[in-house]
Amino acid sequence: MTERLKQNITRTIGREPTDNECVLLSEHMHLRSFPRKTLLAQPGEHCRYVYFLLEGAAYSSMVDPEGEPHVVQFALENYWITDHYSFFKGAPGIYTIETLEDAETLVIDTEGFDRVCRASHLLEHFFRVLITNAFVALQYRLAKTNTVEAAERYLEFSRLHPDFVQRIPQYLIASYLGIKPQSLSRIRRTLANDH
Amino acid sequence: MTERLKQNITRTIGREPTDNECVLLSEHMHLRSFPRKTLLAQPGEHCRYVYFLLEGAAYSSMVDPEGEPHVVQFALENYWITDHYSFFKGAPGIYTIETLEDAETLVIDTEGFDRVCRASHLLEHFFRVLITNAFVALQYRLAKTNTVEAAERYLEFSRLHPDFVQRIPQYLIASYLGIKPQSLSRIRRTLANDH
DNA sequence: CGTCTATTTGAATGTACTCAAAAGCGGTGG
DNA sequence: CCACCGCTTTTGAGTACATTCAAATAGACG
Repeated sequence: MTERLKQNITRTIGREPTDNECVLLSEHMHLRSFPRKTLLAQPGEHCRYVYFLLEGAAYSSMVDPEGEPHVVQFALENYWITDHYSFFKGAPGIYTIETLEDAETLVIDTEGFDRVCRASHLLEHFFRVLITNAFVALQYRLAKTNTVEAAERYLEFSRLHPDFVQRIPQYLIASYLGIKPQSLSRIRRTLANDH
Repeated sequence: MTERLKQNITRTIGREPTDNECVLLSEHMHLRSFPRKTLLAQPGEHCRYVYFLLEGAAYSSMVDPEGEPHVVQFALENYWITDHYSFFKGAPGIYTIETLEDAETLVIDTEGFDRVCRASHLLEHFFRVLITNAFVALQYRLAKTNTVEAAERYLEFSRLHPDFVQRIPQYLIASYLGIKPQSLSRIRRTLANDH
């Protein structure tokens, strides 16, 4: 198993996986590389995979009735990404996932995921903590969306995720923040003017 | 253990807990009743409990810098509610949780929760699925917040949660939808006029 | 170097907000 | 049983932030 993944587990649950668990995971996770701009999931299609990013960048988005995409999540190295709705409900996908850079990933499919969780209490625990952390962060993000203005949301975002700001195009960050690229451009201008 | 909770588990993971697991849970969950308008959690105070509602209603909210509360979650019968941030990170709370009606709950504290999860793989699985479902729903809600207008969000909300509309005051529903009570009132008026 | 995409800028518009106040509703006590 | 009080909902008028539409500029890629 890749060192990156092992570290991800250790950091998340504060405990190292045993050799047995590492073997179990490696048996169900497969190394896959994708070039830039590859679609990893599409609305309407059942998303059978969860991706762990070893290298590169990707994002998931939802397309609104007017055809406008809205960013749900960004993923860089050490991030997990999937269409959670489709993957966990077994329903047709509702999100698009696309690589932003050439990406190297570890992939696990539904069956593998279920088997791993059933076979290892520790790994099920890991995934519980992982999704709990994601839930907490998402709840916070939603609260902020409703509470503070776009300018402040952008400031907090760039404080929290300077790496995202470096590597992700502005119009996707705007979408993530729930505003239009024009608005983000204006916000950045006024922020720059005020130093 | 209460039948309600057992059913909640069975429905969530599609499998009945064994008698052992029921005993384990009952040993760590305690029946507690609260009158209407009781605070179950407060910002700044470590939230040590997760509440499972047997009867009654409650909601969690975040207070913004201007002192305005913003609803994070509603809970009726069979719902779980806590300050996830405080409970899982062990940090001071960021949300307020308040009962809206006299409530009967099953309560579990951090230590109990950790013990139950460590002792029973099935129950850890249950809580993983539970939080995963919550995550999926929250992601969907956030996507909608950024995609569709308030009127449509309200329509979808009342379609999805007619029971909420019945039992929860309008100004809290407005807050949940990310708008002001005045705005929701106007939205309802125009919706009523257009039948 | 040319094309395609992303970002910036301007002007007009709209959705939801603020401020303000009236009306409605529910509970309590005289 | 009614009057009063507090809280919720409704309504009105003016405002603000972000949007839309439109176009120019800048940047990236082949």
